[in-house]
Amino acid sequence: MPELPEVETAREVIQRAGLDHVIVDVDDSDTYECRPHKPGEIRAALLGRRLTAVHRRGKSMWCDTSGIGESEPAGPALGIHLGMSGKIVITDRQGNEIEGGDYWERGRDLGDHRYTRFSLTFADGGSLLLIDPRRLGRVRLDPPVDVLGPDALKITPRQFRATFSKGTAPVKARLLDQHAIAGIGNLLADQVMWQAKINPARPVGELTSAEVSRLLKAVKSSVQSAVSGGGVHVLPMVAFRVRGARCPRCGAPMAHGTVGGRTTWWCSREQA
DNA sequence: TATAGTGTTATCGG
DNA sequence: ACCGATAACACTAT
Repeated sequence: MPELPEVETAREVIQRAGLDHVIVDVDDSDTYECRPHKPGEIRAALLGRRLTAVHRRGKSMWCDTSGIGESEPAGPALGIHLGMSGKIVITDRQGNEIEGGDYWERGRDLGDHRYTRFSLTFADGGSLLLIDPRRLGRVRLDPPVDVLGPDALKITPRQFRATFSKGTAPVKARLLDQHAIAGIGNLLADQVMWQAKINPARPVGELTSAEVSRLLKAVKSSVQSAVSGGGVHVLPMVAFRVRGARCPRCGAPMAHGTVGGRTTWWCSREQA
């Protein structure tokens, strides 16, 4: 389920198969997924336009849209957030998946479109679907992207240091704060802190300079490897978030509890 | 049947 | 005003 790497995969799906088709229908009738818009608002704004580019910052995506005719002004951006369970699927005119599919469902639910909460239909008969069982995803026009912190893949050492140099929040809470750094979710956060050997509950203001450096290095390498691998499930720590697990580095028992409001696993020895 | 959950945000208290 | 903790959101899986 979506953290930055999965969202990047979804972005690539749209980039490969969702751009440049004229939009001939929009189903925006799901009032939860399309909040704060009323049914029909997004539809009216997009009919006759094309998606021309797709961007991502952290876990948020947005598509630029074309004018309706030649030399008409561009339309609003279409923002998409996958929430906890969303995925993007592109189908052909027969409704068969040509992009998306099981890219993080690992073989399950392929072709199961029961939970489609938003869709675009293109002039060629194909469609873009947002499938989201839990309905915590969001689709909206001109989403406020500026409130997000720097993308985790692009954050500079200077920006990172500023974010992790002061405050009393647990390191984990700060890693999850999308205003501070965008894209890290619960699993990536645990992986990052395990790799950097830092206790998740440490107040950020108490981190040494060396620890902040290790943290930054761990963020970059974890996020990059998860993006390359196609999702957070390729991260080593994910497999050790189970009762009775032992640290794959030192063999000590993995501890778990709640930090920053989320279930957290850490090595009882190296991250004491 | 009860509970946890890979995300975000409004609200409350210090 | 800032900072951090918590509940709520809607639904599925275990």
